[in-house]
Amino acid sequence: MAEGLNPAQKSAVTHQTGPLAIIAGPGSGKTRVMTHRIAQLVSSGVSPASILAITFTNKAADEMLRRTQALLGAAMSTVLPGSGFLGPSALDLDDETPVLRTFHSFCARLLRRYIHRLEPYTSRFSIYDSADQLQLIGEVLKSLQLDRTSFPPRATLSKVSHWKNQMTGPEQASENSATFRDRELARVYFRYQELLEERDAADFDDLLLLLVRLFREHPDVLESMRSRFQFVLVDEFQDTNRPQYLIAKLLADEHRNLCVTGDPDQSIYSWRGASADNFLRFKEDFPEHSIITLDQNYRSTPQILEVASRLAGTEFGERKLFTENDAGPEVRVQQVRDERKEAAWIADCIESWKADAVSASEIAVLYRVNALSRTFEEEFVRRRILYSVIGGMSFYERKEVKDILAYLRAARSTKDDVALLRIFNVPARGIGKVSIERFVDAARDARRTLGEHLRSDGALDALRGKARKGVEQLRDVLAKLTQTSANSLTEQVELAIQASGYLPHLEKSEPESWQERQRNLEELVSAASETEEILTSVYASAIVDDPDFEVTDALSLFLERIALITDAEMKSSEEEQVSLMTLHSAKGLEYNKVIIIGVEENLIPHSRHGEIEGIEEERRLLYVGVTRAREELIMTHTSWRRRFHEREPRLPSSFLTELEGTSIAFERAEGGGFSKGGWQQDPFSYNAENSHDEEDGIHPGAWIRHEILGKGVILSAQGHGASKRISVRFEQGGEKQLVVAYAPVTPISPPDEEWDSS
DNA sequence: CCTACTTGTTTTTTT
DNA sequence: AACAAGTAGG
Repeated sequence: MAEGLNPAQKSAVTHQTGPLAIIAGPGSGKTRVMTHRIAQLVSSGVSPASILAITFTNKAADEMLRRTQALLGAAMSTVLPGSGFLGPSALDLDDETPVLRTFHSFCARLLRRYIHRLEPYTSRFSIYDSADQLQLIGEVLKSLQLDRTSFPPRATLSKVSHWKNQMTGPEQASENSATFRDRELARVYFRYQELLEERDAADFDDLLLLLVRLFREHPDVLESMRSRFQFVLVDEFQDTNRPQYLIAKLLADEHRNLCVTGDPDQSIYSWRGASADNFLRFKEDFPEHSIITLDQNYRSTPQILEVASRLAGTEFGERKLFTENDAGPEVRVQQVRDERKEAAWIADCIESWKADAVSASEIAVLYRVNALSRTFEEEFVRRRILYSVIGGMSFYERKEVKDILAYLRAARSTKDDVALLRIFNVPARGIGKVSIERFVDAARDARRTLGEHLRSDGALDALRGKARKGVEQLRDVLAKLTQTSANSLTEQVELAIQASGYLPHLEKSEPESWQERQRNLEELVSAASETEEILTSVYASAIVDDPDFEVTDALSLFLERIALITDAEMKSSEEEQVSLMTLHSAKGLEYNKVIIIGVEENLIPHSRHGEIEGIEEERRLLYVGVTRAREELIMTHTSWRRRFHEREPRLPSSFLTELEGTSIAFERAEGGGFSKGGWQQDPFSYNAENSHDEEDGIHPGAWIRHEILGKGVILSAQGHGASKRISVRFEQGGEKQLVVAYAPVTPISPPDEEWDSS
């Protein structure tokens, strides 16, 4: 089981019992070690079912299961191949297979079974996704009469979520709040939580918190989990937050067989409450632990690692990556004019790679924000380059899909008011804002949820005319769906589409896109039938017979998967397509060719980076991106980028400046010189030759001409040489920060004409 | 009281 | 460009 492993890897694999931390740099064979370790445990006689491995994404869970199975061969039951939508991890609940899940899906499954022990939840509880959460926050803001501009729902939600991740309750949040604003936010938090409970709903954060509560308040449940899972492994440990750590600790407290794997240098989720400090906590709570460090990189070329080390070096210089891999092509940094040129240039690259027989599935385009994918999608469609966007707007976030799912949710639970409100007047049935408000008020007076009120006798009293008819209609549709809940899941989905009259509504309200949306609904139906197939397959007994993980019904399983799945695993990975994704979603993946686009100031590092970890987390994020590459790495940045409506001038990322002096090839878009080691020799950097002396005519009060922005006056200057920055007010209007060495600016004599007032 | 149109805001990252 | 909230007609 330990063949082909280096000594450090070998000792991690053969470590039998007791706490173990594996600090694994990028490309050091971490997944290999984890899978070998699981396989090793099994072959030494440990029952697979007593192994719990927690991964960061469903995709990683599936990958790990696949690889473990390859190692164990017949020792484990075979997994239905290509189970697509559900993924193998849905099937991991029999005796022969270790349990491989994300924290969230592990919690969701356990809660489905045990949540009735926690007041006031029931086993039919709903899982609220971020859209649902936002909706709920909106309701809270309204009921507390807080103005949406001073309390932006998104920011409010993230504050609430932050508190929850810190395991700070609403009361405590209020006590700890120093400012009026924070106290108001704590009130929002309080009400938000109250509403969730009223509606029998848990948001993503609650899944974790409720499981902690369950373990603490019901020792018998914890006890049964402890004896069931004798070995606990947690991957990407640097990105676990407090409740997640607690869950792992509670499970492993007694038998001490906790193995955590991660890399503090790749911690990129502090904004979600994650902290590499959990390594410290682990060391304290498990003082008898062993630590194994994996630092030989098997993935990347020395050139790529040079860039990675330089990026990491400024912060954690102590740990260097090394490799015995052969040299590869040089890392390139390409400047282009704007995002369209960027997309075209990269499409060229991809086409020439493909001509060299590079598989498209070995190419990834990474970016800081999802919005950047759009231009590339357009270009790739035009050039017929097959691609798949990972993350971003997922299938289940589409309006039409969410609408139909809302029908199912509202029919299933009389408490899921977010779902009910979503479809109250969709399709339009003459129930306007005022009528809805009346209905909501009446329900509140009757101390019922909207769903309960709708089904009660006096529901229609407050309404007349069209609105009354509409509500009646809605009630009948839902009643129809509820009555037939004995039907198969697929039939329920089909019925929801039918009974709601959704298709005609689509055709009318979406003249542009109704056909595509209709196809999406067809896909939803087939996803439902796929879920069902798996439930009725030979594996059903494995899922249903396991009392700890019993699935109450197909619809619950369906909704759970939909809420927790990322669309990554829906895509057939067999096809040859270029992958597009954010730097965050790229974590844990690797590709032969990696292109990181938009390596620009205010994008990476992002202008709104979190206050807690700040710019260093942005650096680690780029580090993660860079270390995804096996043989070739390209980074691009533009001079202009369109944002919302305007074109904005862009500067190269300050991280690129730090990379000067490495073997990177910096290249300019239009006929520019090709230079090694930096920007200085670039003929387009007008100030290149004299940017190191201060007599360059670039000082406050002086006038400059910018190639694109026109004339402007320098307001202030900071720094020297390559890092000299100026702030300029342009005649065309607007002030801009520029880095002298890179911006196309020339000193000019002050204009004698008057300023144009326009 | 409902619908269609106009106006303002929006994007950081994800389970 | 896409979506929610706000405003005027029916």
